[in-house]
Amino acid sequence: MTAPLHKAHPAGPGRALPDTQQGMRRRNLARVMHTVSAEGPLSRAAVASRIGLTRAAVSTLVDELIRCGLLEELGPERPGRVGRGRPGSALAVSGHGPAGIGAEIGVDHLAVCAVDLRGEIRARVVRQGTNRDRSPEPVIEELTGLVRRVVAEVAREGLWPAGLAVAVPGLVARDARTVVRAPNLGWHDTDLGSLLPAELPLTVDNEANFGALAELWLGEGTPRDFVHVSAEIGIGAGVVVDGRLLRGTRGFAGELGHVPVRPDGPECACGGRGCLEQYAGEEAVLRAAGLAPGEDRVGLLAGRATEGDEDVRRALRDAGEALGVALTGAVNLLDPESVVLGGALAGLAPWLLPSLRSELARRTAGPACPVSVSGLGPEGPLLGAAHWVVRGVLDDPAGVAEVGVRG
Amino acid sequence: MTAPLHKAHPAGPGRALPDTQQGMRRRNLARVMHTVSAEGPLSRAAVASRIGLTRAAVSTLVDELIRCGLLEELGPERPGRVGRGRPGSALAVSGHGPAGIGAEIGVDHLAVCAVDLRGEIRARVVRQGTNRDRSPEPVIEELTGLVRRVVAEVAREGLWPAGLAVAVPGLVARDARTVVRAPNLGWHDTDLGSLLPAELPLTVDNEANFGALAELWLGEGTPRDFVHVSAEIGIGAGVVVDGRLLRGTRGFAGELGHVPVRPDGPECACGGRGCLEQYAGEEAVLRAAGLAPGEDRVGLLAGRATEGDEDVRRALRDAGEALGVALTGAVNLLDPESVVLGGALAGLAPWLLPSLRSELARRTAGPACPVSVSGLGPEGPLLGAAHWVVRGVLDDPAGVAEVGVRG
DNA sequence: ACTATTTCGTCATGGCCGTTTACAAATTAG
DNA sequence: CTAATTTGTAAACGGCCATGACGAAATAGT
Repeated sequence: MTAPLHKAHPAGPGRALPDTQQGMRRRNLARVMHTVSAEGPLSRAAVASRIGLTRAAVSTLVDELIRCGLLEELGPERPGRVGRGRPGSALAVSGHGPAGIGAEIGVDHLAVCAVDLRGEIRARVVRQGTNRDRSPEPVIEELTGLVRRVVAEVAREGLWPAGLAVAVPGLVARDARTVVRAPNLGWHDTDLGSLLPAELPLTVDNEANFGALAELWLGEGTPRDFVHVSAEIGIGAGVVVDGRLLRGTRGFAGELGHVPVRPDGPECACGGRGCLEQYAGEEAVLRAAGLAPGEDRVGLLAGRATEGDEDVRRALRDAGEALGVALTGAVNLLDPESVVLGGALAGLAPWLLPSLRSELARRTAGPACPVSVSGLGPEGPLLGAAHWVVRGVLDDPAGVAEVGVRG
Repeated sequence: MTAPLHKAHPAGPGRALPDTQQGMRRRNLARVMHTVSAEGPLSRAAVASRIGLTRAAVSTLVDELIRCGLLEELGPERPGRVGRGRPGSALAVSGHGPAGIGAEIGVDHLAVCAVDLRGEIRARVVRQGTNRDRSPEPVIEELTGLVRRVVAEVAREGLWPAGLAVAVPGLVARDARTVVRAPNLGWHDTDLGSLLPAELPLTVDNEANFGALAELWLGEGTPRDFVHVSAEIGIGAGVVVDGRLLRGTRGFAGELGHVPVRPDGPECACGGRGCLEQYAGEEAVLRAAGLAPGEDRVGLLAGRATEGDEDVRRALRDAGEALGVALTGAVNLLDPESVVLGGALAGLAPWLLPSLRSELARRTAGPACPVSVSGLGPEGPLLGAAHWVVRGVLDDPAGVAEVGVRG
């Protein structure tokens, strides 16, 4: 009798961890870090009023964070003090503590960078050259070399790596280690965790996802609910809901490229017909524009379009229209605050946007969802990866401090 | 210098509330309630081991919950004790404390029910009769009468109402009070909060959303990531991500009915062309089947299909195909663990499913997303609404106890 | 039947953590 | 130069969970 009528729901209220006093302290440490990180140099009193704790409590939290090297005292707060009382002592996130290492495996390049807690890029290495159809081992080996170089470089400035995040052009399993399918690299079911050095906590994710996160964290005026569309070769989207990335059960969410645009359209490699990629994918656009694939395909398209090449412009207009149809579906389903075009699409936006926007507006009752262009350029995914690690530190300073005190 | 390089993110780590000891206590009270609710009668020791606190701590939490009338002691735990030691005292959620009042404004009926913390339906009233194009005031007045009757009925059993949740067939703003657009009722921008009695905390939401929540909370084997598709007159979907309902910026998420299926298809009231509703909406299906709209349209379709009416079967097959196309888009975007057909679609599933499934499978690389049929019947949204209130109590027992001690 | 063992619920104690209260230090307004 | 204001810290306080011990209630083994 009185059998379980409500099903268990693991998420429950708050987190699944026992809500003990230590957990409380950890969360408050995180709140201090986030506040200082987000709102620049701040006095203890300012932090206290922002997070709703007392000055006394914040004092002890700050002391602990300073001892761990995550926060720094800049000295008496000079700038813009208007009030009358004693000036506070400015606190800032440390520029000599942990660093996030971001890496990107592109079809045509490898890149690694290091970002400190302040969000500053402290080192960056890029190696040009195609990785198409190279087997994973040599690529990862090369990447490992670049990572070591970057780590060594920032170590000279007193930074130590808190983790490594790798952006790949393909689907990544929810374990955040295994590349399930990366068509343009020719990789499938590859466990990068076993190939990369185990010293650093590793996160692997789709480049579209990291691009979306970069937009969320670094974009100007980006809301907490948006769809970030990017294209390298395929078309991927990062869906951000309430400030959190939507991953899906298997980690495959955001596959905008295979949303059906015309159910009876041309066949697609995915098995479907008339997928968005058949209209707005790089290959399809090049073909429609009468161009051959080669190096710097996006630059080529942009160049020709600027020169006034009608074939290219028409191809891009049609691609924008197809994007508009697919995004209408996405907008109806998700009701985001905006759609952001990033990656290669950002560079082609001038020719894509008009048809995309009009298609979206035409199909929407009421005000259409605004479409904007990312200002982050092609480095979005790389920055997103590095910042992923940084966010991890901000989200649980106590966790890394354990490891990092003697880093 | 050192300007805010990271943007503020209000969600931050955990909630925005200050993480004080009182908050910790409140969350632990909630954890106890959830655990007992989800896993039936449990001893204090069993609860303690499940939520990771000590027996002593749980004892005090339980005492407090019993004093508030939210938990009941059933006496020595008899059933299935296998171990050797002293038997525990079984705890169960109270059947005499707060109750959730759920209401549904359908096109053809009004319904109100009361559900206790155990999930048991303790009272229910239904009034048949169309509400199409009736103005809001008399409808809400009638609904208020039904609510009062239900509240009075359960009050005789010692239950007091903890809140009221109303399911409506239309779009609801994020304030959870205002019906922005309900085409089948002819309502727009109607603030139900000002029409309903203010005594009870009110939540208004789309019936598709409440249907999805009912599926999440009550469905057998329903995962934490799924898309729940339902149709009354329009086609709506409730998207559940990680056990949480996706609402969208304006609260309009899940508008599956206006996902484009054929970009050049027939015009739709939304301004678009070839929306799903033009192929799988009730009106469209009836027309395709050569039937006139009237009472119990779903029953009519199901009856004719069972009898073997080829026109009706074809119409449903085509509708299933269109649903398959639209859902392919949704599945690619969201990567849910499953798709669940509810509401009117559940009754028509035998004829919709084959074409829907094959379309979805054909367009998917790898294993297709499984499609199942809800077992909740047409009462899903009503139950979801009532349980919404119940969940609110479980999520913050301290909050309602303040109000309810002398309820 | 009796004892040893196991498990449950509770109580007293202790430690952790944010709050409250008080105060010295540092700056501005007049 | 004084009054007012604000900051940061220290001491006392109170709430909350952990720890450890204990009596109670059942079972297993002899």
